[in-house]
Amino acid sequence: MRDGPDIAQIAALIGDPARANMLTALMSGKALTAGELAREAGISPQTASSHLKKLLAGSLVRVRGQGRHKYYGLSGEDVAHVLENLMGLAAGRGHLRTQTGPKDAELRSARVCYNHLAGSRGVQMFTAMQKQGYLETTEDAVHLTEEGTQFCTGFGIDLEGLGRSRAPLCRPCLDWSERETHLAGKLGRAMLTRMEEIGWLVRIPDSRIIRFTRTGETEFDAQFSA
Amino acid sequence: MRDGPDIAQIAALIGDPARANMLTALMSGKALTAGELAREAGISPQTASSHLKKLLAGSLVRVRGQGRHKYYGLSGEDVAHVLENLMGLAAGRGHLRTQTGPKDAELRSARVCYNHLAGSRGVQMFTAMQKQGYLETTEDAVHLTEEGTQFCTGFGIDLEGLGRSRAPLCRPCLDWSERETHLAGKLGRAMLTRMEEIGWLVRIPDSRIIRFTRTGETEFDAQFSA
DNA sequence: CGCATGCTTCGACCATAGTCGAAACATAAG
DNA sequence: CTTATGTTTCGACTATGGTCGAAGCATGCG
Repeated sequence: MRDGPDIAQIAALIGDPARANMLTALMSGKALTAGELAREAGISPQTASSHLKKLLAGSLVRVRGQGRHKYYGLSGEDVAHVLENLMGLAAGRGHLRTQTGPKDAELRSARVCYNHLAGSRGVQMFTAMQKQGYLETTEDAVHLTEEGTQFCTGFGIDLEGLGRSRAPLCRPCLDWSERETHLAGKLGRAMLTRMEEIGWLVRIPDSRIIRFTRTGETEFDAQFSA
Repeated sequence: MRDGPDIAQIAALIGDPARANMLTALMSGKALTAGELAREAGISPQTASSHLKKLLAGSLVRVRGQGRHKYYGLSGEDVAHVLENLMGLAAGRGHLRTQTGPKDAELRSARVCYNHLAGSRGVQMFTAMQKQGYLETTEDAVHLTEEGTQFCTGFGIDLEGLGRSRAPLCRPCLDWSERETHLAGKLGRAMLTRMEEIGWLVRIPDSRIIRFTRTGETEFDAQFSA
């Protein structure tokens, strides 16, 4: 057959445990240095270097040198999207639930997915914004309505500034734990950043977990009631 | 970190060239025997057997014994979805376009994606059905409208019979060549089957290519004009 | 019942690639 | 310049796993 593009190459790239751990770590959206990634994956810096070289060659990550550090990040949202999908598959098929610790529950509630809000909180926000007429979904694209624009501006988001780059403003992203859609794209990132700014939530270091503050939780629920 | 489900296991499963070829072959939606899959992948039956065992263990495929044959198929639409996504990534990042032969052009025009219509033709149908008010898209789900129900019935599709199983009637599927949505789900499959029945198109054996007939092309364009 | 066909198991072979120690290179700081 | 830190290259080791030949089951056919 030999049809279509070469799936195996990319899948094999993701298929190594060390590399998978690195990519998962990068799902937070934060760029990490080679050394940090090595620690994340539990391997020596030399080995990490070799893995990162391969990920670069496969265009799954992108790198920016800064001083004597090298900051690695996912090369695009499409990569994050595929990773999230793979997690969904793995969650469904993984016969052996490794461990359903407290960390797991927190992850399912609210976590970072390539710099935007995911988990049940993320889905809650998306459906609420849709119900309130802020978002309009057509085919697989999502658009911000007029009311939505006003809302975001009132929420403290500089839509003008976001409009510059040609990356999509809104993008749907399938949540692996909820199996529903949450908001990705530039707006998704901006919303998370803003909510962090105004003290609704904090990111737990060295993990993808997001923890809402007391007031943040009530205000979030008030704003995005289901 | 050790966050979330084990991506690496599943990705590694897809990451072997032989297995990737098998899975790609199964994307046609037709169940294939172990021997056919071995030939698809260009390996011996023994090797294929070992691979299929692993794919089964990972719940990526499902099997049904029939006489001395064993028919293998993808275990679900979610698997097909991930594979299609991976193809999208590979197509975008694959620096070396293996060969852009005539087969490639036909694949991009119309092909089978887990038993439904994909490629530019598939996208054409989806957008047309949407524009005509047959389909309504909300978040990441797709619903058939009242008009759509009438249309499908008139087209010769037994919606009653489809309604039985609990699999979703309509599902959006991101096309790797067009990077737009086309129609998957039970209705997607029924539409393709119906179009084959009434002679609009034929499937090219041993490939995912779909070829429209003379009349099929004109009638399809008339029905689903962009 | 024998024979053919399709699939699987076992065993052995081999290549690929992940791993780290040692050392080189690059950048920053003192 | 010297020293320290972060990253990469090189080389060698090792293990995992893909591969097939030979043999063993299972099913269908004459």
